[in-house]
Amino acid sequence: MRLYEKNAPLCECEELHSDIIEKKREAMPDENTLYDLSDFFKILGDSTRVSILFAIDGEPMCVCDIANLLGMTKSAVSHQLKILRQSDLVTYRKSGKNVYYTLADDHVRDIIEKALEHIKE
Amino acid sequence: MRLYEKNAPLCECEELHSDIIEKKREAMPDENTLYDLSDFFKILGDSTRVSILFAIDGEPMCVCDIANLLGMTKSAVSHQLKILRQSDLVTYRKSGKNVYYTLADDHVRDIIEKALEHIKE
DNA sequence: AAAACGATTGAACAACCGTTCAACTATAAA
DNA sequence: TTTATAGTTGAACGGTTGTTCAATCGTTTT
Repeated sequence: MRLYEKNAPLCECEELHSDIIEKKREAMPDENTLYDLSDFFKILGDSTRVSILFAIDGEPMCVCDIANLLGMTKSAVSHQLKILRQSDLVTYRKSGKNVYYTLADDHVRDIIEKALEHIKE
Repeated sequence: MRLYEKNAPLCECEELHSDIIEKKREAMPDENTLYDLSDFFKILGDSTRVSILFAIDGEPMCVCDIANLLGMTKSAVSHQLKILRQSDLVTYRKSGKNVYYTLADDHVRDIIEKALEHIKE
């Protein structure tokens, strides 16, 4: 998808506010930034993944325990953990046959906290 | 989907850490909260919608100008604006044939700002 | 070495979602 | 009132995505 390009095909409107559009265009973030941003939110836009993040906050949990806590199969949980791993939102530590996951850093917790405040209004 | 229910079907694992699971279960947020939270992030999990939010930040913009700025059709923009309206993330004001949209409040801006910090690492 | 178990993976299927297209509404101009 | 323009809407299409299922990997235990 092309985002706010200067030579993008114009819509058929006639009364355009070109000055405003130009001002806005300069204020817009880099195109890749917008993709990174929405990709990040996309990760959090799934109740299973958000649940996992809450579950492994603080004390680490192994895949099996997460699956039990959430009432899901290990496979489904593992698939989501892979996505969270690839986004660097979680870290893991192997211990025998188990793999223990926990939050990668506090940034995510902060963002979720802010979003929770927004929701409760 | 059933989320972390007490009598949810267990996975086939044998060595369960029941005490940890119970402790975690009590710390988990309400099930509806998790859905609201992921639904909120789902809204932000689309580059078009995030772009629109950046565009209408500060000075309001009409649908046609947004469409031109983003290089999209009015229809596509309007569809996304409807979703943003339904989520109370934007407000609008009619003026003649135009409809001017802007951010509903500063909460969203804060959350996006925090997410931007997280990404730039 | 073989069996058992926790975890991962890939394919497949269904459900979801964003854009397009065409039709429609509403406001303004002629 | 007729015409033009900004915006909205519903259906449809194609792409994406989450779960299931079966197979596999890695570690531990016997």
